[in-house]
Amino acid sequence: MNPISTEKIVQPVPEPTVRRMPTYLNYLRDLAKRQEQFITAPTIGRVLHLDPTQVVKDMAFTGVSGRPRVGYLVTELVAALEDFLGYNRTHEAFLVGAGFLGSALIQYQGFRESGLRIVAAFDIDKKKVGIDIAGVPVFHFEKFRDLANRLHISIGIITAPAPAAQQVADLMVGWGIRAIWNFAPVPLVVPDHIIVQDTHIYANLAVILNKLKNINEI
Amino acid sequence: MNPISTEKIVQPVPEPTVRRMPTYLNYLRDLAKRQEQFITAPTIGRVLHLDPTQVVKDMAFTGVSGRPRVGYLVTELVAALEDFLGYNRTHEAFLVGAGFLGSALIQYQGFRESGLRIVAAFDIDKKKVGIDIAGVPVFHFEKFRDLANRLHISIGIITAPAPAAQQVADLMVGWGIRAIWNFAPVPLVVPDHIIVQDTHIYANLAVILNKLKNINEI
DNA sequence: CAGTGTGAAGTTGTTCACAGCA
DNA sequence: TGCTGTGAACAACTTCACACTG
Repeated sequence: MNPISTEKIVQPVPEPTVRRMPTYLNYLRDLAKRQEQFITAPTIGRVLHLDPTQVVKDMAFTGVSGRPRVGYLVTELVAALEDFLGYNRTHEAFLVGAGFLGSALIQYQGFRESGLRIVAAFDIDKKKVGIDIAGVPVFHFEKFRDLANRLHISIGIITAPAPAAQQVADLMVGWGIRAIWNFAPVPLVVPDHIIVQDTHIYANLAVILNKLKNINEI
Repeated sequence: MNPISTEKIVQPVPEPTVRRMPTYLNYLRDLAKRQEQFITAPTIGRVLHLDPTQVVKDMAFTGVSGRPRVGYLVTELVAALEDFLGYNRTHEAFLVGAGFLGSALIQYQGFRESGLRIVAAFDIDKKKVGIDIAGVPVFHFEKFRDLANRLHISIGIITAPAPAAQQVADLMVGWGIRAIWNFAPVPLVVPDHIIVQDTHIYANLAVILNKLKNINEI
């Protein structure tokens, strides 16, 4: 290793760790609200059903270190997690497909406190165009070009029907979006540098039904 | 191993495999609609961005076997996957919390073709009680006891706000529900025999924001 | 040969074991 | 003693290598 380099080696954070971070933050904010000063990894583990060592290792990624016998300072962890998750920056997003799921996402309170701001929604359905959903304007899909061009949006959310999803993704890529949050149940083909996060509600349902079946068979 | 036993040894299907199953089914139904007869694992892999061996191993869990050089029979795979996922049986569910997310889930077309039937919704908000969402009646939460008692529902969906989630879960457990699909961002405490599937929208957002951050830092 | 099927190797994430500390 | 922190053992899943088949 180069001893002259002062760069901190940022080894990638394991994805499961990243996925647990919001849960930690949620719980820790609760503790902060209740004026708790310190929290230990075993306690977090008990509440969130996680192995204590897991919690310790996850916390290490935030850069916060704890005190033996005492635990971690709650406020310090909250701040570190908010920074880690980017909740103190604002991430602007466009949403395409203002159907039930799209509307639900727009109206979802929680996003506001997590730094995600849905700036505008788009749809091809003329009935939806022109209305506001929780203060977010719905434009006709054709406007997407103009607006995406002018504003500099980094996240595109696809809640359009499956057959339209690829087309929407192409447009998003063309207009400089850097990450796509895809709720349509189809795999998207995009250039390598585009981040795609698929969120398939079906996958979770499948897990439930499968477990139910297994229990019935025993 | 006991040679007298005729029971088939059902080794548990890895969860990642279960999660991929709906995606396979989706794609295969598409092929069936387009009258395709055969499909090979490498092709599936190319379309769904999966390793061909992965696909082969996943398909093995459905019980279907393919022909070398030819692939799998599409209709056979579709049927096997529908059976595997329990899409041909009907699973009835109660949903508690008829807010934006709850309404979106109720109105989500896709569930109907996946064997999930949301039979009734419950809310404490008097404004929501009495209305129908896509044909699903919304009752006051107090009715939950009566109805859950009479009908024999196996799945409970929690789309209630976080502070109410545990209380809702307790009620569901008390009235004999066997699996809980939890959308509230809190860990539920339930007896061991209850299946809990947490679906935290935040986790997916966290992954996106984290990847965006990493790219910015490079 | 281009596919299926499967045991072995590799990789990633989790759990264990224990040193260090107050 | 009960915590943090970390290297080692373990488990789960994925990818590789290759025998087998029409």
